[in-house]
Amino acid sequence: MQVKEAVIERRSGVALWRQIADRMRREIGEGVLGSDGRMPPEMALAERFGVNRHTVRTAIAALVQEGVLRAEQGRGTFVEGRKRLAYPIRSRTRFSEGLAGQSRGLAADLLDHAVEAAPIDVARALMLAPGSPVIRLETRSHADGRPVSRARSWFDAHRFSGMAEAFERSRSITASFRELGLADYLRQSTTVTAQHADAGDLKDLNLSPGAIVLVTIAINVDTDGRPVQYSQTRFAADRIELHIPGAGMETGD
Amino acid sequence: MQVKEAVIERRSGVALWRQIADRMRREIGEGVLGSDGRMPPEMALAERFGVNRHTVRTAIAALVQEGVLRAEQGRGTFVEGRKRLAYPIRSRTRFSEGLAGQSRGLAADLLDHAVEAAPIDVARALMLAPGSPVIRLETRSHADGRPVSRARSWFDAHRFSGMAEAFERSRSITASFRELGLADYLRQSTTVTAQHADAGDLKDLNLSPGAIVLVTIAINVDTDGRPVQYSQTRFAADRIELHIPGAGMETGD
DNA sequence: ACCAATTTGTCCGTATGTATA
DNA sequence: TTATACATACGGACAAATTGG
Repeated sequence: MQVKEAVIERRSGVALWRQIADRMRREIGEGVLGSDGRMPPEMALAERFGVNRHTVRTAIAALVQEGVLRAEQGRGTFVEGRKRLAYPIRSRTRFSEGLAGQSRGLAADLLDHAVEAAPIDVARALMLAPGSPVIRLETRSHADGRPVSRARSWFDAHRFSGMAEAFERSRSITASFRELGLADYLRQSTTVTAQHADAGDLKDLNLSPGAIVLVTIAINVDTDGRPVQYSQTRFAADRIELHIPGAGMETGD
Repeated sequence: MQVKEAVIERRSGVALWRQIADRMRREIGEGVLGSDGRMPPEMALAERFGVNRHTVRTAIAALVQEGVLRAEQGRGTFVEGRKRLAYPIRSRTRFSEGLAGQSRGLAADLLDHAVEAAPIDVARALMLAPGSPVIRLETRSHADGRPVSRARSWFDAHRFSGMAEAFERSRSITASFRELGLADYLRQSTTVTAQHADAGDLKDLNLSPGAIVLVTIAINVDTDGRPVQYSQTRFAADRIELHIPGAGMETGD
């Protein structure tokens, strides 16, 4: 293993400037590059990656566009990005509680909502008959003024009618559940995958092409174990990391 | 939200054929494309993605090279890949147990090992003084004959001397721990992030440039709560999904 | 105020790769 | 296969801004 140096591949179908941008973004995240907040000069980077200075400049321009870097004529290029927020996945997973203390300006907004017939995966997760009416909520969450995730959630339309209106008021799933008579709920299962950002991610999460999203598929249940929410959440992978506290310290298994 | 159709972006720094290949690979994994084992004709794909047939052919050729597709002249293009394996993360997380039943031919091999001075993050995780001697193990795991993950693990060199040799014999962390006198251990914490595959991933996991890896950073502890293993594991995101069983059903929190 | 060194910003021209028709 | 258009990558030159003597 032990990779010594950058490997930038030509005619791989990925432009050099994008490979370099991706690599710099990662190394910045790891603290390998710009740990003092300052990037090496363009010429040094060009030499290191074995490319022309212009190619490095294209990569830097992309990262400036993303908000990762900031370039100042005559001074240098500096790291703008902050460190990743830790999103805890636990028995009582609550969005705002999880990120509280790590960031200011937590906010959520409702992008879209509708009542529809439950698709097969939604019906199975919520233990409803396929085609039963369900409420679909499309929400987006911000931290520090930047979008961090977008979620698509489904609820039994009979049990939780008024969910969309409640969310619009409270901007919180937990508060909406409480308003509709559900005081507590638990995370039953979470599945994590990773994908390239799709067109919706680019738009709603303000990502650049080639960015990565962490996708969680979760089922929440009430205290009787009945499913109350099925959701697919897409996190910007460069702004969020998922943290799973060890069950080992909580339970004897 | 509700993204209707594939959006292939021009001048994004990623060649169209690669965007199409990445998208087809993902949709095949999701069952959206080729769920019956058969791909639509090239002309249909070209129309769907809004590109020339030649561009689709370049994408298909790349996936054939990867082993995802198989093209037969005059008959069509067929899916070779299989569906994503679920890797459970729980109190007693064990690699081979977790994937048992989902795949045949589970195997692990030792890529490299060394005794070194503990870097700061390793020392903190293992609760050792920085610079203390630790054993570093670089391992790789296969399922169904394909590599699915590579891991870099550290162990206290004093407590677990002989770890590398034990692993080389047993090809199992659990068995090696047992051999060295540790009968049981628990997962204390797991952090999940996602990144683009680096040069080592491309080589060891046989990925193509632009592919995504799920990265887990985990700490295992013995039954007294003392850290015994710190590891960074990189999973091929198109072959593995992480599954977190709900603590909600196991504990009252 | 001036100068030299450093670093980013902009412009030119040219060659190659990618995608279409 | 051929032709065309555009994106990508390179090399060089010089301007503009900043820093420190």
